[in-house]
Amino acid sequence: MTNRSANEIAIVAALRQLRRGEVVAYGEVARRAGLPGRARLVARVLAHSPVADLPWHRVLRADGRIAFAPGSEGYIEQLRRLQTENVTVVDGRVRMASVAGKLDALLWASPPADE
DNA sequence: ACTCTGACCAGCC
DNA sequence: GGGCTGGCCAGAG
Repeated sequence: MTNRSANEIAIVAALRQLRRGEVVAYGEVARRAGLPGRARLVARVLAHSPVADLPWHRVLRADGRIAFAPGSEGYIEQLRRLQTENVTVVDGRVRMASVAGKLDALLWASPPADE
């Protein structure tokens, strides 16, 4: 097999592990996929992966900001999806550290149906 | 083969 | 918090 497809498969697998309300950085997805340091590859996969049902909106930059340019289509869509999952987004950014704390609320809240 | 360009990141200042 | 730098690697021209 080619490295390319192997990497993509690993990344897609890691992405599919993301549950509703769980947000991670590109770099973390890469690490989970066994590809430390390949954050950019994750971005590429999200951008053009043939797999349609990837939770791309749960992936943020390392600083918790949405990767898209503020106001852009993707930005707005991602923001909307995150809010749908009860993820707090302030000024285009998610407080990664407080996400864990939010798990409590998420567990007690009545979330929309999940996969 | 080479240069540019990224839905990026960590380290430094 | 913000700006720079170097590193990363796969497409596109």
